[in-house]
Amino acid sequence: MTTIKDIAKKANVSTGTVDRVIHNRPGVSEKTKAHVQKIIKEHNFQINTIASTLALNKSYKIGVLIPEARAENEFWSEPKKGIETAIEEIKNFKISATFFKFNQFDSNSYQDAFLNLIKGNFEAVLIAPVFHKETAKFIKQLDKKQTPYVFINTEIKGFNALSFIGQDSYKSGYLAAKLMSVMMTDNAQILIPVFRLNKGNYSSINNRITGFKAFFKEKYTSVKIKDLVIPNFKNLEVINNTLNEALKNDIVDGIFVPSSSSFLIAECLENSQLNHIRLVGYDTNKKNIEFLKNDTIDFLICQNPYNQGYKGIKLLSDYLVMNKTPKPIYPSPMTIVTKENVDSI
Amino acid sequence: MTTIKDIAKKANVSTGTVDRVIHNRPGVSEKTKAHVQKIIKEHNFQINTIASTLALNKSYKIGVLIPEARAENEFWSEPKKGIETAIEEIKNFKISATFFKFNQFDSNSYQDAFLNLIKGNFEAVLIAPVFHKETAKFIKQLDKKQTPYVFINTEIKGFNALSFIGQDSYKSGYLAAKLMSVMMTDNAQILIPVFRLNKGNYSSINNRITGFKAFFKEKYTSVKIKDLVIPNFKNLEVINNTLNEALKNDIVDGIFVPSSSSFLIAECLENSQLNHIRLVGYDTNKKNIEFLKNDTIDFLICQNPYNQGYKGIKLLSDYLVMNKTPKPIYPSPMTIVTKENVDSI
DNA sequence: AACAAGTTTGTGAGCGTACACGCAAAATTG
DNA sequence: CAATTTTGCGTGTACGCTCACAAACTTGTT
Repeated sequence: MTTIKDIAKKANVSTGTVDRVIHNRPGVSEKTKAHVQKIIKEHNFQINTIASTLALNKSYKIGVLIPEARAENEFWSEPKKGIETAIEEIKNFKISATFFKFNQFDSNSYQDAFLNLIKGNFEAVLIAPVFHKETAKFIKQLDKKQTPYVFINTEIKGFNALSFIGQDSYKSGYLAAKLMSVMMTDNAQILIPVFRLNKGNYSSINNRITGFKAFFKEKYTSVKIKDLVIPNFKNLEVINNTLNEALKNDIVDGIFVPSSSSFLIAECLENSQLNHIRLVGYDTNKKNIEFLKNDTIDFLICQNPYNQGYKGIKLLSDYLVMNKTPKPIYPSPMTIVTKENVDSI
Repeated sequence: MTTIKDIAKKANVSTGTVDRVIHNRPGVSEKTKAHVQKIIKEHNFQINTIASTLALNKSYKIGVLIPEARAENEFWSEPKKGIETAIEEIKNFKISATFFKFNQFDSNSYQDAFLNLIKGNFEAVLIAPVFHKETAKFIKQLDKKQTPYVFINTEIKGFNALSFIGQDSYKSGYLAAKLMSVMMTDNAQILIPVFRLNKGNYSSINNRITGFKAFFKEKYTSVKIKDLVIPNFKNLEVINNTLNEALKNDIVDGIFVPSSSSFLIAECLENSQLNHIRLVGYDTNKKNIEFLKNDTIDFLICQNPYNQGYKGIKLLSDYLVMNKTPKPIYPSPMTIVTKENVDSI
């Protein structure tokens, strides 16, 4: 292995000078700089990150702003696990993470958490920007401090994020439609129940619906798709009544749930013994998997949330430690989950 | 951060003694050993891998035995890429890989490559044990040398492999059947063409078929499944004729190709304008993707070969550098691939 | 020519760990 | 009880890189 010492000897300079050249530090004449650079190239020298981190003796603190995982929706426990695994892997580089949690249905708690995050003065930041407007409001302060930030899960545009890691919601809706289509026959009827969620999630759920409808408009015009607004998603009875009312009027062959709450619909279908209705939804939370396994849900599309967290941290660590600039977008795979492969995902 | 020095001070011993205790080296009295261990635990001290690797100044050579990627079947280029990425990530730990390639249809080339691998005297080895018998013949020499080895892709049992990384072929066949089933109606006819491959691959292909048939036997007994042996898979005309002959006699609704060569069948279907026949196959090679995108192939099951290579190397590096013993099995996800999600996989 | 000021280059300690070496104290031997 | 061996432990250097500081060399000015 070529070391700085070797390069110094070949170039007839000291290791200090080589170090200055490598890191583009001032105080080197153009002449020797060029000379050293030439020799570095000739020997294909690359710095030993191990020795470098040891010598630097620096520590990096990463701030993480993601929703808290709730009992009824464990989605956000997955990114958290991914983040923790990544941190565990790189803790030798003196990288640590501090979590700032918020309620994903309450924009105020998002703002509070964001402010605390900013106060923390982190070297880098990982954000699930669930709320668009509120993000716009505070993100400037990170820009000002030149703090690099990465977005996961929710894609919002027009910011200086280092990277976005997540799915294209439109495409994932389109995929959901494909899966639904293989189970449908001509003139089938499909229902899309939408819970009244807050605006934050609205955009990606909307995109999924748009993608879903686009597929059928392109390929199977005989299939009819109806929307169904469910006023309250906390109360199973309300869901049950609203759904049954809708199912009374029409013969429904398939239901597409554009959120991670398909288990709520599944439960209603089971109660009304309507399990023959095909069900496609999102995310592999515990309850969804339960209904997937007993054949009430047919397909789930998984966003690989664990990996979003893991990758986000790895990306930032590479950026901080190795100075590697990441790609602007890392699309999360749209993983199709069925009863038969759920255990291997 | 707690360092060896800190521990030494707290324990009133020298860093050398702490080092001896940490690594279980001899020359420490039971009394001081216990004392130091207690303090290590109290402070939750963990060794700094960065500093350790630097001080050790050791280099590790990993031997890799995988099939060469051919133009008509790029499957094995994926694990190779994964391996190369992993090596790139950990090269600072002075870990390097040497490839030994063989023709996956020629057991002699496997044996030659294996012998060269053994000669290489590697610190660890990654193997795609395509040929069972031949593996049994040579693996003992690795056992004798205490060289740790990891298997990827092909699961063969009864060896001392550190880990296996790959799919459960039976389950993946079962999954394929599920996907086929959603596209079938009662009394459908399904064909399973089998190319005359060498014995090495035979076992996993066989398991896929068994899994496939098991699903229908359990769930849809009205569906008929027929096998079709195709004598030569190098000659498209032979395939065409054999297939057309079979399709003449029966009305076939679906074809399950239990190997990565579904593109061959797809091409025949296209030529005979039989694209309405549903097609489920394996692996996302270039040609398969082509036919997936033009709707001739409906579903592919992907083994995530890239990840198998990547994970295999990471595992061995963790084992060598950090002394972490991996799990015996890492099941590769059975990824369902359609036209709509292939670009995000 | 002498000196100040600025520019360029070299030196050496330190990051945390590994391990060879050496020395003292304890244990064994005759 | 002295001579010898064994055991237990401390010291110092090395790994490759960073950075503060010191040293050497330029340049410009009087």
